[in-house]
Amino acid sequence: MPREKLDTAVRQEQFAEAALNIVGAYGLRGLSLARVAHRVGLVPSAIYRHFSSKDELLDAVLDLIRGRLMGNVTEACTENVDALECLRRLMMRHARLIRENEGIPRIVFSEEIFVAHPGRKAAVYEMVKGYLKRVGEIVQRGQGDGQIRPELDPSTVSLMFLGMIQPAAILWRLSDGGIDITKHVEKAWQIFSEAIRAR
Amino acid sequence: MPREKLDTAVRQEQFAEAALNIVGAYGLRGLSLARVAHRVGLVPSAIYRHFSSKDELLDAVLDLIRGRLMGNVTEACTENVDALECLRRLMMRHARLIRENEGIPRIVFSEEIFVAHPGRKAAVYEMVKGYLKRVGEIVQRGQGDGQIRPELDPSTVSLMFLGMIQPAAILWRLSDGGIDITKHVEKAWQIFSEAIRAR
DNA sequence: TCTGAGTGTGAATCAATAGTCACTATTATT
DNA sequence: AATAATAGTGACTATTGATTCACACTCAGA
Repeated sequence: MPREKLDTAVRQEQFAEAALNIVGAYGLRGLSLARVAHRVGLVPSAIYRHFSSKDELLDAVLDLIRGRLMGNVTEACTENVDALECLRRLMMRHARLIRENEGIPRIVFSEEIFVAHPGRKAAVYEMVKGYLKRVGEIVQRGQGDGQIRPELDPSTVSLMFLGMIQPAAILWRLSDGGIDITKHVEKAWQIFSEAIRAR
Repeated sequence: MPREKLDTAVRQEQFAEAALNIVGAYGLRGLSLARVAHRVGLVPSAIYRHFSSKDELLDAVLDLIRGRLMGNVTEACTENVDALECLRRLMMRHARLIRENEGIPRIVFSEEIFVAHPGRKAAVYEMVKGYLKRVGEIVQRGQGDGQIRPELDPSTVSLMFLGMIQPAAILWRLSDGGIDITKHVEKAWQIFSEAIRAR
């Protein structure tokens, strides 16, 4: 028989994962501890054995998101490929990540979770800045290689990089999967990569 | 002395406007009828004289948003300017609109309001599609004039147009106004307009 | 096998909030 | 001024959801 009592570390991850999925399915409004607990197969009060409050659970969800975002950057850039190819891979990974975890953009963009929580707002800001910084570094590498136009501001380019994916993701969710996010992103990549490629 | 009792039409607009501002300040989570009523200077139950439910109030907020988005397109394209200039103006107006109404992106993106509300989700989808369609028409006009590269898909271009503004707006809100959204948008415009301009 | 720390439960509490209703106040019309 | 229609009020209800707590169970180590 499977263990019925699990370690705090395991439970914390289960709860955080469940919470992220619930936000994806029902929005932050629908994120009740009862639902989270139920999805894990436990009772609401059990959550308090592993988190001291709902806020702490939310912090764990943010950690989960941060890990996945940053993991994507690392994975996209292995197998020493050139900077543009690296950006293209990251774009595809990013699109897939938010396709499979609708909760991520909802949490990062909705801001519900930081009103009256300046610390957490700063944490999310740092997370996004950190991601953009990594993208900017790839751009700089491309500029050093002479592959990307050197006169472009890396931070502008990295924000535009996100802009290639984000509106498509929103439209995709609004349309209940009716539009093809991958197709859009590939077409946008044509225009974007041509715009930043050194000539 | 000012009138103390106002017509339903006036109150409906006041409540919708108040709701939009509250969402901007406190998020959808913080949108309680008590707060809305208080901001208008009335008592919560007074809202039910003008709306039959909170849902109906939300619909009014969506109408407000739709009107402002579409109004921007119209205003940006008066004084018969060429297509690219028209897009640039719209971009600046759009950036200003969401700078001054943080509630707009929060409502359109958060999706809290449509879970279990397929009708409203469809309405928001139509609204966004309608906006993108207008942008796409400007692009087509530019292609007809030979000002914009004819081989580009207008719908891809219009989504990328939104992508120029949206991530910047998010970062701006996350940073509490710490980054200069106008400056970013202008730099992005350099790259974007050059990428779509016919050569 | 015994035991204690850690994990899960269910009932109860407390606060926030949407919505109802009977009543009051204001305004437009006559 | 009288009246009817409409707008506003305050007390109340019902629900939902976070959090607490006393109790019960499980498992690893002695």
